[in-house]
Amino acid sequence: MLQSRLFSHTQKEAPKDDPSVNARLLVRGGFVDKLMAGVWSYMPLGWRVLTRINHVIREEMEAIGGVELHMPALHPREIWDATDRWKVEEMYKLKDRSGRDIGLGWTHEEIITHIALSHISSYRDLPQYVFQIQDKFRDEPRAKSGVIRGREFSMKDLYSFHRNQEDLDVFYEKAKHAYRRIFERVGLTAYCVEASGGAFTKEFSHEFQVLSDAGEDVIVYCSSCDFARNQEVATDLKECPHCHTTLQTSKSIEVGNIFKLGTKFSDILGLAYQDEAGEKCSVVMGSYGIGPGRLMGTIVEVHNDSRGIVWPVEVAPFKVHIIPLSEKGEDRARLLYQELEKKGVAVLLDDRKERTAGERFSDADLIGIPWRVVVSDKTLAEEKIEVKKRNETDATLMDAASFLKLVC
RNA sequence: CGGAGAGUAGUAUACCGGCAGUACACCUGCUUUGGGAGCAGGUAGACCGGGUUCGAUUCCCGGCUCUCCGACCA
Repeated sequence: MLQSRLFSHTQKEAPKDDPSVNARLLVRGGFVDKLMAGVWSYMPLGWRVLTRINHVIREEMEAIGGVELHMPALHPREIWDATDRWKVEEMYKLKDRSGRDIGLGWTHEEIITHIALSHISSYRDLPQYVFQIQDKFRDEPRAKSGVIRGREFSMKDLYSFHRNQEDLDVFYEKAKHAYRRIFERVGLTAYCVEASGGAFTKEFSHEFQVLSDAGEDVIVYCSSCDFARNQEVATDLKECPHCHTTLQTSKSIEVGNIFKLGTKFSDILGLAYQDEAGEKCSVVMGSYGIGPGRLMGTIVEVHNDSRGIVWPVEVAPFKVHIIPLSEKGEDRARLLYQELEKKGVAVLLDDRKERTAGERFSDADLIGIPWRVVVSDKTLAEEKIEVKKRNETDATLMDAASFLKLVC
């Protein structure tokens, strides 16, 4: 893509109305734009990142059998009355022109269970795993920390339907591993943390937490094994119950959570199936969430330096950023740009007119694309291009063919 | 929802009870071209409502918005 087509501009100064690291860098780089507290637009650059994150999530959900669907955000009151959750304060409530009560979706257990009523009736229909990536609306008392805690935010929610608890338990472990892979692929070290199971179960649920001062949670975790627990449910726990190492404490960002719903929703809403013997049984459910927008904010919180964002390759908006520094350089840069596009490499060409080298470099550092290629009279004199990785300080001169081999 | 702070141009800021200034960005021209370059010219601004006052962006009151701390957070 041509940088002149990006729509957004970079900013030298961060707006003072949001001091979090992710907001400062994402706004300055032109990735996002704040409309009101907790409500963000994703500009072309930011949307590309979100799309890449969603791609990783889709792959991993599909790898464990998940099938994507899409549910509405506009919900009739009746469906929430059934579970007595219309009273939940986080739900945005409005009336349509006929005076009917409408809620904006802040989660979809009720909706998916309602849908399942007409599609699941036999043991032959089970198990099922469906997910969506969709915007949720929550009337948070206080939005904060840039894109990390919003009032409208994207969420991947997967719901699983099972014959019995054992089947849920097996899938739950699979989902846990899929989550681990997702966070690893997007460049995050996430602890799988034991947390309150809430009203639905006596068991722990699991949250995926990334250590960061920008987080709102506090976890205790073990530095020698993978034990971790939310401080809310870790009262007086001083040493690891597995290996007796002294536990560490840290603030952290909750980037995902999974929990076993059991038969709570199916019992209330009457979701049952008949088994081989014709016996009616409650469907056992699980629910699995990840916030892709929050993930993006968390990646920025973790991967940045004094110059800007340092995107992990898997979620970077582009893989290569080409910067020409002269007219001749621009001609050569365009050729390289075309070669890379032809090979399917996501590439951004700084085609902006009359920019100084310093300005281009600063913007490149801010935007944080993994590979930076400079084409100038200096490099052309040696028939080379200059290649530098965003997370390294030294640049290398090489010929274009070697670079193509490196990134394709 | 409790407590605190802040609202001046696209962004960051200054001053002031009496013509609102600067930097960056943006536009024009010239120069410059390996780390936000220079010169000249230009476009663009006081959150809303009320009060005090000859006069309010400035002082007072109310509202709205944003941020922070707390509460909340399937």
